[in-house]
Amino acid sequence: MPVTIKDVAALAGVSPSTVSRTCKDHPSISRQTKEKVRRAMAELGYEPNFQASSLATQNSRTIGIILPPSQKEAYQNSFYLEVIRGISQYCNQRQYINTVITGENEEEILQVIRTMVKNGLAEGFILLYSREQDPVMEYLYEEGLLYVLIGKAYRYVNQTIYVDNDNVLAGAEATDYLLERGHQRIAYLSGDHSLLFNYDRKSGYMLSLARRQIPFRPEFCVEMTEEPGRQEETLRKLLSGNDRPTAVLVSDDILAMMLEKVCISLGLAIPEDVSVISFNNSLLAQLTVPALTSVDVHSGQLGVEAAAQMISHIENPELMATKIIVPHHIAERESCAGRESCAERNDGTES
Amino acid sequence: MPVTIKDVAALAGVSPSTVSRTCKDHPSISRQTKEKVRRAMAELGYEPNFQASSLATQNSRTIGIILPPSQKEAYQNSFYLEVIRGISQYCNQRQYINTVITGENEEEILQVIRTMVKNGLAEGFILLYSREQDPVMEYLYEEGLLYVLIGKAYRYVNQTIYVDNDNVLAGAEATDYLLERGHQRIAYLSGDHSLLFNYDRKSGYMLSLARRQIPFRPEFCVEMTEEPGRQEETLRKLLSGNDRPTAVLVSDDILAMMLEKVCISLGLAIPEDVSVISFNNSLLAQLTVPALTSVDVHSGQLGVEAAAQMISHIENPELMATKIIVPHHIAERESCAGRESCAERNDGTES
DNA sequence: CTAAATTGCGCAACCGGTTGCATTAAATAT
DNA sequence: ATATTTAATGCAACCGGTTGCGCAATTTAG
Repeated sequence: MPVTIKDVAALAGVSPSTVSRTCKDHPSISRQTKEKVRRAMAELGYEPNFQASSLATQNSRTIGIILPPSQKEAYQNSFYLEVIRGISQYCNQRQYINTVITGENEEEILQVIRTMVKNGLAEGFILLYSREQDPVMEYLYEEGLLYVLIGKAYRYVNQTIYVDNDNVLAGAEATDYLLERGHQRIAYLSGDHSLLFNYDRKSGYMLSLARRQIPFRPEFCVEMTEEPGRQEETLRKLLSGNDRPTAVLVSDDILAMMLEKVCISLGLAIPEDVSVISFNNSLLAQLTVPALTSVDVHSGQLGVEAAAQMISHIENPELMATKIIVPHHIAERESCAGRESCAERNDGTES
Repeated sequence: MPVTIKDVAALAGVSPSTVSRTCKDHPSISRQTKEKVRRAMAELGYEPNFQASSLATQNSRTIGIILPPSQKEAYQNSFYLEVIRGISQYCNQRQYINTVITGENEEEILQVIRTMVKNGLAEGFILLYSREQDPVMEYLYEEGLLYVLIGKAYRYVNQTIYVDNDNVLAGAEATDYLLERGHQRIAYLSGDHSLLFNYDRKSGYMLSLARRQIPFRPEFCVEMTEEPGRQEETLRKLLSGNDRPTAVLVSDDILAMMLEKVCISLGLAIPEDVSVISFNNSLLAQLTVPALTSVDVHSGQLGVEAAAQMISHIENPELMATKIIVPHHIAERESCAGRESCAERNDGTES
């Protein structure tokens, strides 16, 4: 039923190989013949069969998208959705297939990757996360497979293609933003530092403080690795005492919401008592009260660029491992205030 | 380099066809031969080549996942991520490929679908949304393509496979939940009714009211279709006046957050002045203050079931178009209160 | 005006499984 | 013991493109 290369060949009065070569604009076919063949293709509505060409050329035009391993309900973060949409959009245009890979742990993911590689399914993988000591990335590297990291490489930096924001810069700019508004006691709140963006944003934060010669206070730097139960306690501790931070840089909108929640329970107003700036500029940031000033990392663009890198490396294996930095910008909303109002309130409360 | 069926055949001392038949446990191969072949496969670590078998059998084991058409940043809803994870998980296990399809509008999506079908790429499609008059679904139906709807079918109900919650029941239960707590003036707030789950939840809401003989008040039923600017005004209007609702059933956590925001600006406390119950039980619901009572629709499960239906229909084309109903449950949190406290406050405020 | 170089296209093998049909050996019937 | 089933395996064509190599026709060189 579907129209094959032979049908086109017959109609154009040439051999199948000529049609095939015409498709790829092979130089050894004359202009006139190509025209003729193209007319035939158009007339029949010919589309090359994906499986057949995959088999013959030994490349599957398929990219695996690896989600972070997680239990049932974790990682309900629309960041990943945005990235997937970006990848998908780019792939759809170039006639590439993308397949999402998930698992509850690294072993499950590896299992899937291994069989995909063995039966010649995937040509490369996009890792949607980047963390220290990741067995998945380790495997991809060891096997010499093609992969693109979203986030920064930790090992094999020069042999790894990655797409990232300049999180150090973003962290520094966000901190500057708070400093410019007169804050001095600024805290940094993030998830697991083994996720490298958390670590980088912290570096930016420290850098910014150092530039203004503001001493770094370890107790102001909170890494939320605990089970959900203890998280609230940790935040409470951070925000208590006379000497508490007047502003917090938070590495994710979701965490910022948790922080807001604790602020409310402590009777601290945002931004009057505590200014908050966070990352990702998700829908969340717009919907909280007050709306969050948030660093937009352009997640969709991260996906697009990752897919672009992937495909260009598939098609040009000799290419060097490049690094792509996607810009960011601060979306200003109501969660940050100048230090004056803050000072007033503090004086009032503390005396 | 990779091990093929011929390598296995050679090692086992049989023909390639015997190996092929052994893989599918064909009855006409003797027990002993199968054993022998299986040993050889294990020894060599053989995995059948995906492309080759796709080509020979003319089925691609590939499923398209269609996201709702949307502009750049819309649909930042982790519901879709959850569903994709469910689909992906099931597909990964069965060695199926899933490919995400996105576009800014229906035409873009159709474009992708058309070429996927033409070059024999996708065997079926899972539509992650269901709305009236959807050209995408219309196309799939007209072309006789295999598709599974997440959500309820609007047309071709009996020829359509769909996976859904019982949204009418869920809407009714959620309304009952409010009624049981003494509320009488209950509003319903949702997105576009052309998305059928919004419509169904409304039906449940109306049903529940009717059962208790509470008159349905059209002004309490708000469909948010306006551009973002006017949305706040609409909500303000809903919540103003002596006769305002004391409880709101909201069809999505995101919308509920918008509602919360307006409540705050109007000086209305949740749950004291307004009780809120919403849908999806996303991370949002846990993070708002107060945390939202929300109907969990088990989005991951929706994905798993959709993939299961898809694959079983691919493998058994004669199957009837079944409907799968995934259960829901109400996750109780702090956003709903009994009517007593509500009455008190109202009396205080209104006099 | 013949020999060599070029250009343009087709032949046929190949990618790695799948499957209808023929073939051979063993089992059952006559 | 011979004819007829039945069971188990192999042969070879096929799925739909791809590509090295050869051949013919045309152009350029000698």
